[in-house]
Amino acid sequence: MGACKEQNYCAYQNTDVFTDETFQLLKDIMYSQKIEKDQYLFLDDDTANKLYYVKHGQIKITKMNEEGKELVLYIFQDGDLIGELANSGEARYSFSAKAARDTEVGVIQQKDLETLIWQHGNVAVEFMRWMGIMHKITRSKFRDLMLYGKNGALCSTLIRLSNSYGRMTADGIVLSNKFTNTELAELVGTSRETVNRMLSQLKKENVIKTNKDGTIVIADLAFLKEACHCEDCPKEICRV
Amino acid sequence: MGACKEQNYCAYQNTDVFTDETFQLLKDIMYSQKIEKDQYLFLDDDTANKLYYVKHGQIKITKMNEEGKELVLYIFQDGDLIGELANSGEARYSFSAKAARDTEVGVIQQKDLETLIWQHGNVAVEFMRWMGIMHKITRSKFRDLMLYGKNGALCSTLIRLSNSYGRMTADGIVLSNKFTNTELAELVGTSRETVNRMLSQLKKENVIKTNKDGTIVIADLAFLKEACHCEDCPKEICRV
DNA sequence: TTCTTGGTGTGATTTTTATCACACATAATG
DNA sequence: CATTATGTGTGATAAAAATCACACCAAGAA
Repeated sequence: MGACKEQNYCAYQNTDVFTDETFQLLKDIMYSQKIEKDQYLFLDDDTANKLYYVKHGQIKITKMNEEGKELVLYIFQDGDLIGELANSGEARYSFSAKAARDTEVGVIQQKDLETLIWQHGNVAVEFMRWMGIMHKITRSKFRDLMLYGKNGALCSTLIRLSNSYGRMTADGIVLSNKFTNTELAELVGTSRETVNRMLSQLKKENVIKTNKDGTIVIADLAFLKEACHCEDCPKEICRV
Repeated sequence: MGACKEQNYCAYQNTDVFTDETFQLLKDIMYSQKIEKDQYLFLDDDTANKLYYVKHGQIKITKMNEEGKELVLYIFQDGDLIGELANSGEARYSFSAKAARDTEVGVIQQKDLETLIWQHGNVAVEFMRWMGIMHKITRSKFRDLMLYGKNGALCSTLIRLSNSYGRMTADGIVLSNKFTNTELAELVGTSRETVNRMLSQLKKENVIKTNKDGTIVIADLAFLKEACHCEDCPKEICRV
């Protein structure tokens, strides 16, 4: 796993923790499922007895509040594994998973995985690593979104996006994916207008710019890091 | 483990996921360490190669921001296990752990635990359960602190405190522990004054009251649940 | 082409939250 | 006892963020 570990700005897959052997075992027990853009892979409160491996596409893990606002907790993409090792037979998802574009996933039954874990000690250990990383991602976002206001939250989100979608160019780091202000707002936990105003300000200060096609270019990463008091977490943690 | 699972308002210990056999194995590899109130068990950025079992006392996991404000992520107490299964040899803590009162912990060396995990398949599985629960706690707090403003954040924190410290009485749920407004503010991610004003309001609406000794009594749990759109998570998750 | 849709950019206003300032408790200490 | 701490309660004000309103733009559909 991990074809491009040495390269700058190459998105980490959270399955990079698995050895090729383990990953092959996982592949053997997964079956394929296609899911169209804007469809839900699972819903908040559904029975949680599967894990999903994203073959290609994009899945957003979201929490809807009562007023209809969405908070996007993670964006998973090619090579990522989604789900939890449920603590008992009757676990439920506490979030929803929505395809942000046409996606193909490999479905892994909880039970099949459990068998694998019992049979292969190293699979268990690798899964513990994976779980540890996923938890670190959550905690680091928690910190970023709570500690330095909405501006710090936006700046940290831009840094995370640069790790997940960035490509180094002469201009700076180009985010290969387009994000609307609304989408950014859902990642940051703020309103569309606030994101727009903060982005305008960042443009004015030459921290970022936008290409004609609407993609964002980060010209001054250091400024963003300063704004959220970045702790330079490894890229497997600092992601959306 | 889990002497009082059926009882109302009896704090869950996060080690309740372990079987007695596993727990005995853990006890066999831990050694004791005493730590005085206000001392740190570990600091942000220290090498993370140990886990800690709280024998008795109280440990707060905190994140300090640059302006000196503290965010309290968890409060661990008797029977709780603290730490992470590090993903490699060179992990570091991303938070600090401070004794909120005189505390005795059992120290578990990462390496000893790893040996245990390799030798006993069920230890691995139980640790995965434990990790899963810890992650769920983090995610549910994330939701609570982000989604319904500072008032929702305070109300959810009061509910969590009721699960961790509550005792049922005729008056309502008494929190057996005293918390200053500042301590609550650190749990909620707001200022001392804002907590004070929100608590005053809740008192006026007869949702809570305070005893002479300063402890809080929750008279109207339903009101608090409404304020944060509580999803009635199990008590092992809904804790501070 | 025109119309619709989804997105951007920005003023004006309101609401929420933080900050400052200080009076007043109460407990701990010499 | 007086004297420090530490904590509470609240007004006044400032700052941050959300909300409302609307002009404008670009892409795609009719």
